[in-house]
Amino acid sequence: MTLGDIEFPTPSEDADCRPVREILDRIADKWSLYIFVALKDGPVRFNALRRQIDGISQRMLTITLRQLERDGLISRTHFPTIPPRVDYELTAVGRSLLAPVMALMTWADSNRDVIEQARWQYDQTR
Amino acid sequence: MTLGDIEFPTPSEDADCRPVREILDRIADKWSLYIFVALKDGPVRFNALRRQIDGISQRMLTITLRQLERDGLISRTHFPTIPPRVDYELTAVGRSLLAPVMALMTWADSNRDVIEQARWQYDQTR
DNA sequence: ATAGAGTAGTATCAAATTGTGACCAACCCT
DNA sequence: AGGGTTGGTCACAATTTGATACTACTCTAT
Repeated sequence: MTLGDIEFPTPSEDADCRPVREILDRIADKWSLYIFVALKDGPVRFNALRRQIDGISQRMLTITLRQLERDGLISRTHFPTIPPRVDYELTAVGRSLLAPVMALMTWADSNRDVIEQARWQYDQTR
Repeated sequence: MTLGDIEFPTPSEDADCRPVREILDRIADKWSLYIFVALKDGPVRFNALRRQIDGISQRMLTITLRQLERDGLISRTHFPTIPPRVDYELTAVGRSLLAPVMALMTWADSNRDVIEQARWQYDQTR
């Protein structure tokens, strides 16, 4: 068997790609993946997410959470206490996305040396 | 078994996350995933990619291809003919990333109705 | 009593990223 | 000779993201 023969699970061939694009553009943006991973073990509060996801601004965290909520991937629970408390949690649909997302994370983790070296080699030849 | 008990493949718990972030930020940008999918069946020429990936600009295609090449995920082959011909192709490492990427695509494809509906519902309540 | 920190945001403006259209050189076809 | 193809690059405009400050309220420490 050559590498070219490997079969991958594919979406139906002639599917209209636009809706898929709209979904992927949400998942594959700068922050969504990290929010996903941060929520994998259960509900997390807003500022806890902010501390956990290094480098995210309050603004982008709010915006990205709203979009994920709109897509039904996470749920937002507001407790009207003082100080306010807002929990974010993966929905059932969101959890079903966790498997492919974690597969991607795992790939990235186990291939970082290879990529690091490829970058170094590329930069040598300019 | 409750949903909370599902175990996902995880990168080593205390791994330094920065290199993983650098890799994911490349994969999870606006165009890389689509380039990946476009190359899944074999080498494709520059302008063929441009036609296949709807909405990408020549500039972003060039930039993204260079970055993927730097990471060793795709290879670039230049044929000095007239008119010039440049083939882009997944490397072995690139192909190993294809499985998780296609899993993501497949998820997006099979969940688009659910997400479409969630969006509609969210927009109703504003 | 008062200063400081924490809560979950919003508003405003600057900085970075991405898109747009023009341009290139070398050829082929009519 | 004019128009089309190839794979780019360049300058500039539009969009997206980031940084900083601000909100209103409470609890804790000085």
